[in-house]
Amino acid sequence: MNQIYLSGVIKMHEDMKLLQGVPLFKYIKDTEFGALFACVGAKKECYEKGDFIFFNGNVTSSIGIVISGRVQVIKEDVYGNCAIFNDLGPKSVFGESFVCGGSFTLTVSVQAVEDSEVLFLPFERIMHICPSACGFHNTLLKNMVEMIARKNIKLVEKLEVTTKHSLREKMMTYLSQLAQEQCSPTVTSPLGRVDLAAFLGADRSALTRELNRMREAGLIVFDKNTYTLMNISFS
Amino acid sequence: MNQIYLSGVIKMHEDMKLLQGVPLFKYIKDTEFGALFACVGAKKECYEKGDFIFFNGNVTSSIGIVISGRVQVIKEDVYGNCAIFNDLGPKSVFGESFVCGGSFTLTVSVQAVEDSEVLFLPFERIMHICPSACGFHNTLLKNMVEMIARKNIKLVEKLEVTTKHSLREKMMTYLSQLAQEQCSPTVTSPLGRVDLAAFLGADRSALTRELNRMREAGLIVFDKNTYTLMNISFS
DNA sequence: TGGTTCATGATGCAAATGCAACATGGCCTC
DNA sequence: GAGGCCATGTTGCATTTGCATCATGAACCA
Repeated sequence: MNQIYLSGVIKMHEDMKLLQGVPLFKYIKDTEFGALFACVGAKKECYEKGDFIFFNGNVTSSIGIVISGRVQVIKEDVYGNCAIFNDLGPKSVFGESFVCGGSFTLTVSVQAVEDSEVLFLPFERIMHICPSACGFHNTLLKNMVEMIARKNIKLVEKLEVTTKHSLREKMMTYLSQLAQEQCSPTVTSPLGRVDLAAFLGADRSALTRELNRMREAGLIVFDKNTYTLMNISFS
Repeated sequence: MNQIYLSGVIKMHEDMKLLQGVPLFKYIKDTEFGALFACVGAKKECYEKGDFIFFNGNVTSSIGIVISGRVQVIKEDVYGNCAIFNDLGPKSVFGESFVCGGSFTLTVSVQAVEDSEVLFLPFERIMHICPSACGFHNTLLKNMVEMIARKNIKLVEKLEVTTKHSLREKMMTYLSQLAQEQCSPTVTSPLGRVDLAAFLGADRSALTRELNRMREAGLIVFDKNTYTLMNISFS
């Protein structure tokens, strides 16, 4: 079931509050939201768990904003192996690299891993058409720069994990990053074993095995998806 | 030896033509360059092969632009293993993710792999201080969005390589990407064996061994850093 | 010319890892 | 409650890979 935000007659209701928390809309005033959506238009769509929101090879000129649920940016290769590049919850934005980079053909897929609602914003119009006259135009651009830049740093962090030579190092690097983010040696990963393996670029059973070895070696303790690093201190 | 571009008295000489070819300065008119540099200031520095331009943990509010030479974005871990995240030639920009993302502390290092000249631009002033009044301000922002977005796509491409489960798949994915870029099944990598291994996140000797196996298997032929994919056709 | 440094290639070996197959247990539906 | 689906854990095995080591050859410098 789709819900169209008609130009000029924006119905955002409960979504409004959530959108205000999206970094992309920082400093955009309530009153400007109306003009914004009138300017570019927006469309909300619902997806069921497992649905593909974007598919590798698709063309898009809209960015997606997760309203509720959870989506993953993935890529399947010819052998059916699936790599997870990103795992996104509410208020996250996806697809912006392709729209803003001017290459509208997606090289990845985006899949709902829970029932999800997604708001689509034809951002191409902001990047390439909309006259700078709109008051919020410049603010949006600035926010977009900051957002993509942060995502960039995240991608480099992930690269740091996947370029490690051993599964143990990958896991330790991943956990260290989580520990820094969560400011605690005990961290909870949003990913289960299957997804974690796909995220690290490793075999699931090999991962389980290595986790046990790391526990035996006294490096970590863990239960389900909660891990505690034993070798670092937070003073 | 450093050369300062004094505000209002910009001496760009031969560098001017090169800067015009930098995507970040697309649509910036010759006449605006003067105002641009007066507005933010700029500094050129020279580095010798092996010098560190940025070091992991440094703080910077300037982006770097490679004028000549070649630099690499790397990260060394506690064991001395070095991962190469990016390999940049003239007209490339680096450090922009940290400056634009608002987290000025670098989590990577940047090293000159050849004698190099780098122009530093205090981009923070453009992002966070400079009033939008400057005519080129908005253009710069737009260009920056596009540039970071493209870099983002590149990073995801690299992730696609490093998340593969086997060295053979990594190499095939890497070569396929080069083939697409260069529109030819025969490609030349800018990286030698040592750097290629660091880029793929693998052991150098293991890489050489696997390359030989791939040749024996008829997947590729290669000589030095030029490789030909045997299984794809360009119609 | 001789010596040094460095990238590259080769190889033995132990350890890590992918892969396949099977068991278990939770959760959901009918 | 029965059955099915799916995430997770376990294990054996063959392969891959990292790592250490040595040899070779090119580039560079004294």
